[in-house]
Amino acid sequence: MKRTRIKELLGTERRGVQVAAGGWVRTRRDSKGGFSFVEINDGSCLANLQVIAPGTLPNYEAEILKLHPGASVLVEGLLEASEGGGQTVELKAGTVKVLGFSPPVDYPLGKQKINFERLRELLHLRARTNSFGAVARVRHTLAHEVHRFFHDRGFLYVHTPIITSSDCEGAGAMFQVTTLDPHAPPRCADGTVDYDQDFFGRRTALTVSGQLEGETYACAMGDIYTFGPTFRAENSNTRRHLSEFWMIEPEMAFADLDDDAELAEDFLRHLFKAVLQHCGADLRFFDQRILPGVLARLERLAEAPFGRVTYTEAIKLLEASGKAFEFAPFWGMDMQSEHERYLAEEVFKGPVVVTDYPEAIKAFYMRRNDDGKTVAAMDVLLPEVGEIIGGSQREERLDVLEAAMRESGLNPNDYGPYLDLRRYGSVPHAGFGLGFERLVQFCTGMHNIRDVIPYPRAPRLC
RNA sequence: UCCGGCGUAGCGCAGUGGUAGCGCAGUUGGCUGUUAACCAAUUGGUCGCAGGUUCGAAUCCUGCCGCCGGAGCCA
Repeated sequence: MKRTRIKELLGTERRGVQVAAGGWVRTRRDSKGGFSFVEINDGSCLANLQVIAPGTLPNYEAEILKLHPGASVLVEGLLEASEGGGQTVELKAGTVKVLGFSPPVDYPLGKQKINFERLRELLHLRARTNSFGAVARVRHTLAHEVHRFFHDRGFLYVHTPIITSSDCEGAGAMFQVTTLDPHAPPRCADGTVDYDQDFFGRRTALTVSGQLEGETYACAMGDIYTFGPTFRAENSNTRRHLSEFWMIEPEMAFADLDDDAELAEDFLRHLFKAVLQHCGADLRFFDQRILPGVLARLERLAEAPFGRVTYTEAIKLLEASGKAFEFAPFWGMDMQSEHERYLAEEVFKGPVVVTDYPEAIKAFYMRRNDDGKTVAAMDVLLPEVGEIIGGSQREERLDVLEAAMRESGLNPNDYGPYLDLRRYGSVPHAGFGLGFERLVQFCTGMHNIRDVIPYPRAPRLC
């Protein structure tokens, strides 16, 4: 008999039908009425299925009474209305096949409380907990909706390379990729490592951004996006950073900064609505057990129009606030998270897009504004989390871009393909980057980013 | 990388110079259409590692390792 997922069993109105379910035991409670309650979970939803295992089962004494959390079972029986109060349906077992026992002395995920720090040492088992099961389902839903959003708008999904030889203007320290022997690399005459003899014939590393490659496809296909792993070798140890994370980077040709901000706004609202629609039970769990208020926050932001303000106006608002910031705001500074949160939480009381930052604090490829001081950059700030998206209109004028590169200490000769886009049919274009894990963090209310990716990679953690 | 905190039983924690404790889990028994079940008994510890001070160190000092939080960088 083919098994039915617990999500479907709990959702159906049918009663008295023969079904099969498989899952891992969460708890067992014995009744001296001569039967046991066995709650099983199969990951398809947050809720468990209560199995009634009658004492008349041939393996009741020998096996059922030895079931502990973590054991795997395959149950066939009748789906019936529950006599108890905690659930509407339950499975009255005709057979319970024990696929694998779980010795209670060894199994770390018993019924006792366990914290997230401890679970990070149990990455292979933590998906069996309510919290990480719920995170996995929300993460999946968000990933799926990222693709749906862009596909429905005619954006092309572009797979940019993981291994690269281009250094994206120091978006972060890079992980080197090499097949050379680290103890005895081949040397040039001057003593430096001879990368001509490395696998790719040059020095290579894991990508820190797919943006440059994304731009090349936008300047041929119109509207594109990337969604893939990104690597930063920064020694940053915070609850918001990973060494390996997934980034979403749309890029639009024939688009300016306004188009970019509008896309970012529509994108975030779509994701908030979608996760509310598809992950209701999981979000209620996060609201009750992880971060009270996270559900209402999502509901609010799914409808809220985004505020819009220029950097220059934002600084004036901060200066006029009279608030005692740890760092006093002034024009030209890179805003601190305390400033970003103040703007989103107290001034706009919702998401806000800050545009037109001073060129000195932004990257070389961002388009110079006519005022000679600012660039067409934007950050999307959310209440309580701060920056979630960073983007810009790209500099499409060849001479301006080359000058900006030289000002940043970059050699234009190293960016031939990038400059070719400006030599041959250059077009205004814009895009942004969104860190996927921060999105999952925001939607779930999970405090530490290491708990929203299955296998987190961070300094000294792999 | 900087600042702060923490490291004691399988898990969560108390213990601040004098015989190592509590809760949960586990085990055994009892009870029950139960549901974070409940009641009773019970097993379990080189107090992160290495030095030092002291009659005596989980406790004080030094170093190291690991983890957490905040900051910076960013996404």
